[in-house]
Amino acid sequence: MGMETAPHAAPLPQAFADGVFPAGCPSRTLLDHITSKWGVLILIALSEGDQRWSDLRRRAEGISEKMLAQTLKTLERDGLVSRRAQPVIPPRVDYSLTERGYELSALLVPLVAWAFDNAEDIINGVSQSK
Amino acid sequence: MGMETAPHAAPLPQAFADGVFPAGCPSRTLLDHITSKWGVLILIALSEGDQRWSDLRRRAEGISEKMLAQTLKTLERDGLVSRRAQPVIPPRVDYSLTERGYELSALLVPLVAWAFDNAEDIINGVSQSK
DNA sequence: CTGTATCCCACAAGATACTG
DNA sequence: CAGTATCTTGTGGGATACAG
Repeated sequence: MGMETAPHAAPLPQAFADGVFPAGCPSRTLLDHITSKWGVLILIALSEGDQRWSDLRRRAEGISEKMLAQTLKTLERDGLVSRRAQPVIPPRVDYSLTERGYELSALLVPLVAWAFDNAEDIINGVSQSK
Repeated sequence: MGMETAPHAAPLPQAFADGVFPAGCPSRTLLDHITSKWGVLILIALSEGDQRWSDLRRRAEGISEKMLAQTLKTLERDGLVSRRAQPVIPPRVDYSLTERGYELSALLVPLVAWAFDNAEDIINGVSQSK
């Protein structure tokens, strides 16, 4: 009684049982970091293996140095990305996913793949399926 | 030879084979819509079944009317959400996911669940695993 | 109840220059 | 190569008022 739930898959945490996503919930913050303009792209890029700063710059086409630095720092603080600097000249810094970051990327990759598969169709309006 | 790939799962579309995410790629736009501040929350809320405007307002705690309208319109234009207005007074409007939107939500739900499970730990810094 | 229409602004994001 | 430091700007997003 009460809510009739759709015949749907995918269980959400019990915390959302009432269907409300609380404003102050920490997951909002984390989600915002991940889904920031460049967050997803960086995480996905790193899911293919360690990358240097310049690699990431090239792969996330259009990102500015400032945003790359900022995004990496946020993801590092969140324990999703780890940074390994080698004290050589010229400097060499490698970024990689942490355990947690890798776990996350496994969820992100299908999403990006789906977006890619559907994007042209949707954005360029080939055939809006109902 | 060339790239050594990590022993990782998750295949990305061949279009990304060179590892570059092109600036003008339509998937960027779609991804931006989905991962907009309120996009994910609305899609997730709708994954549990049809919702009225006022339901969505309540569930996505903190959303303004402007942003609710804007988010819904974008998602509708992208063919992810459909709107059904009943010509009664007072007005009654139900929103639901399209096929495509439901497909997407199936990928989003695990992500949000993961974020919820890890958020407190990460954001409130209980134990940053390396 | 379900929205529009305005006004406003903080802040995400870009551009450019510079450094160890 | 791998970043910082500044300055600037566009726009995502909020508040409020009003309308069908």
